[in-house]
Amino acid sequence: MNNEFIKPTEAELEILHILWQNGKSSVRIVNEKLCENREIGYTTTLKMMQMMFEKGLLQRDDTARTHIYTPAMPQEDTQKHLLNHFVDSAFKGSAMQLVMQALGNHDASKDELAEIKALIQAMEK
Amino acid sequence: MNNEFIKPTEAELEILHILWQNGKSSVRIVNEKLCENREIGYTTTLKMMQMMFEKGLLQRDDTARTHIYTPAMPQEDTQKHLLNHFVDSAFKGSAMQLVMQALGNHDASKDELAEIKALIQAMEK
DNA sequence: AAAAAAGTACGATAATTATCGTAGATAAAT
DNA sequence: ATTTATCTACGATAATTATCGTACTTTTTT
Repeated sequence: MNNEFIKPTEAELEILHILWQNGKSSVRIVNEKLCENREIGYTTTLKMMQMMFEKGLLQRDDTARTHIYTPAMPQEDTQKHLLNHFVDSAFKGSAMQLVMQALGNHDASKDELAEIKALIQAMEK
Repeated sequence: MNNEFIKPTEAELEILHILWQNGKSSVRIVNEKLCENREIGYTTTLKMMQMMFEKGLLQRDDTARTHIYTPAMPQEDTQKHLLNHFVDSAFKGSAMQLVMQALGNHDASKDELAEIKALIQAMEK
């Protein structure tokens, strides 16, 4: 089994977010989205995505000249792994402490609070 | 104002956790704690802590030959900053999505659930 | 058909991180 | 009083990351 989770860097995560949101894309498309936030050269994005492919973070279809990339893992799975890692390193494994910090420091809508309450109710059983 | 938050690396965070838990400590003490988990040379720890001092992550008392280090920032403040950063980079700013992932993937005790419920009730007003 | 644009591949570089060895000073042990 | 242990300071190195330029190949435009 090849079960190893490869932790994307922050720059890689930006690219993953773009791909999760936009679906399969070429380097050019990704680069354009990235450039909405900050200046970044085309070849920089190209190189990043090539490295991500080699690491196994992305898959690609290279039948056409313009290669088309997709995330190798669904967003939720990646976020789950990242979260586990973060809980361990920043909160020493105490997920509930993290939950409370997050609840305390960020605003939540009525709907969100309701959803969380429902989740807690389900957990209590 | 010098308000800039310096994000500790994972290795640095390990050292911070030791200092938060044990209070002011010398390099030797920290190194011994680190060695409980993995092998790490004394001078490695020394160098790390010196760099952390220069970055402003640690303060130190160097009046005696053996310098004594303390975290420059309380644990909660650091965790809060790290959490904000993490929410942005991994969850695109959606803290509530993170909360639900964390609730879903980690077990919670009755007490913890009660505490979270209380917090939510307070937020609803 | 020539020029311009779009694409990939392949280094090269600078910055950061984690790691440790050696040198030199001071304190402790014999 | 020597030897041994404990410290700090100071490079040095290898690995990783982010960034880009250049070269070379196809397509598209003109």
